[in-house]
Amino acid sequence: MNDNKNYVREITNIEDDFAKWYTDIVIKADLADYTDVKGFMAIKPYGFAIWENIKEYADKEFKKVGVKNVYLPLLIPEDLLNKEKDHIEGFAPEVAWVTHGGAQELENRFCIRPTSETLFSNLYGKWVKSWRDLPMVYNQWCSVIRWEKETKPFLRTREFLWQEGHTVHDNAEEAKDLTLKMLSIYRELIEKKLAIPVLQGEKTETEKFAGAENTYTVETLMHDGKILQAGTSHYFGQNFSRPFKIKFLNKNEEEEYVYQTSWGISTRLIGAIIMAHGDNRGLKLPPEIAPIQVIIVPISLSNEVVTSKANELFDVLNKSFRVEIDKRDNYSPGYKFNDWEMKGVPVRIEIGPKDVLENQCIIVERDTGDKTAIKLDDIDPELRKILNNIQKRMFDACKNNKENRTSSVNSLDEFVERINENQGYIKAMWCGDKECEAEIREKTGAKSRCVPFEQEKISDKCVVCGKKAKHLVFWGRQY
RNA sequence: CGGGGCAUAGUGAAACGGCUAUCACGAGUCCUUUGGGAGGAUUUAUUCUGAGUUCGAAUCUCAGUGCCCCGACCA
Repeated sequence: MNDNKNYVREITNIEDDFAKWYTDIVIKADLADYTDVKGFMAIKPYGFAIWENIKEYADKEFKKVGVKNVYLPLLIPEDLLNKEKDHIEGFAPEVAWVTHGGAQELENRFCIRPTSETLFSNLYGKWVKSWRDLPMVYNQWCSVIRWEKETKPFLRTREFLWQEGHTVHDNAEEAKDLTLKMLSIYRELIEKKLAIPVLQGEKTETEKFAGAENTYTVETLMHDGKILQAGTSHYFGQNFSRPFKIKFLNKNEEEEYVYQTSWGISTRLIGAIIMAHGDNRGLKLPPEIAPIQVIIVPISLSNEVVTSKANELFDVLNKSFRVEIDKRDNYSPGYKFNDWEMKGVPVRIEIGPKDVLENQCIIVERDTGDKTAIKLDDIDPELRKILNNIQKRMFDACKNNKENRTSSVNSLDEFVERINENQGYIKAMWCGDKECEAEIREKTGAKSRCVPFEQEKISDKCVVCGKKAKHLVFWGRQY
């Protein structure tokens, strides 16, 4: 698509300053706004509708595998938070505290949940008695607070919306299976709905969640070559059930500690959509998740034949698509075209006096800019086809980007060279040693993203120390 | 948490210690328009907060607060 460089741009050029481009999109596409409190953003209707679509899909998938929704309190007593040592060490620096009730200072302060492992564990300790009670597969949709220093809308805010699933099981096998099952639901959501290919694998010891036995992750590549963790799923073993004394009587009437998992996705996914798909025209939303899939722009609003035809078209499409009609009379069509492109609406339908005579409308696709005249009688099936194609093309474009920005290296020098070219994923062999991992981080600025499920052997030796390599690891600079 | 920078309308800027704080864009209202960013009329500010210096402060001083960039930490 042409860049139309002559127009006065309202958004920063994506190649000039990606960070600025990103915040421009958030504001100009009307997704969210800043508030008076640093790190706390107001999510506006258009942005929230994206979250609602994600939530609706995920919630349905969760329920298919037996997840039940609950709601737990916002506040966690300090002693509860302190029960699991690794966990508190991981979260302590970014916990917000409630210290007063009205004017009175509280004897025991409360933390505002940064995540609810401890609360769930405490309650599971009460609720679980026998093997007959298990498993308990609970989830809550809520917000959490982490007192971050650097913040950026959707990507890192001090309060964010998410879902956190917490489960208890009577055997390790079942818990491990569920951990991976949830990860695969995340993968399907991100690939099929958000149209972003993922890299899935296991986090290294250094990168795993505070208190977890295993942390699994789905990683996504952004337009600028940086990597964003899009979802995680943890297997806890008995790390929480021991300190929290979550015991049950098994079939042999012996006391046993439960096996636990937790897993989550957040409004960060909206940031992923923006940064994976967006371009110089603005946001680009995959049809499956777009709050508005089709925008109808009638040309010449004073023409009654046109407006009544446009209304008719709206009524037809409204039965099977998320569609809106732009009747603003204080903007020219050209302005509206740019406006809806910036908001990432996948398909625009133009209908004007000429089209009415031909019994047709013009369909414009956001990702390619292609314009096609479609007869009004064929509109429903044609539109369905076009939206499916856009969804597929957007996924393929990201997949190509991922493949082009993944490279294998056999030495640290090569690693540094590649990462400085703004490469996305770097594949390199690793011996499993923490020191080697730390050295890569220090020398390249890249962290291990994960040990991918699909292993391949590009060499026998660790890229740092040259000793026998244990795994192929994907590395990259992260958000 | 270290190092640096900035604070004037919704946004971006201008204004020597001195006249009614100026301009562009945006937004609101009204009229005329509408096939790739329309035109006219009109409206739109406790110059971040508090104190000080001065006949007089957006401008100088001090303190506070907020924001941005660079490192360390992080979903």
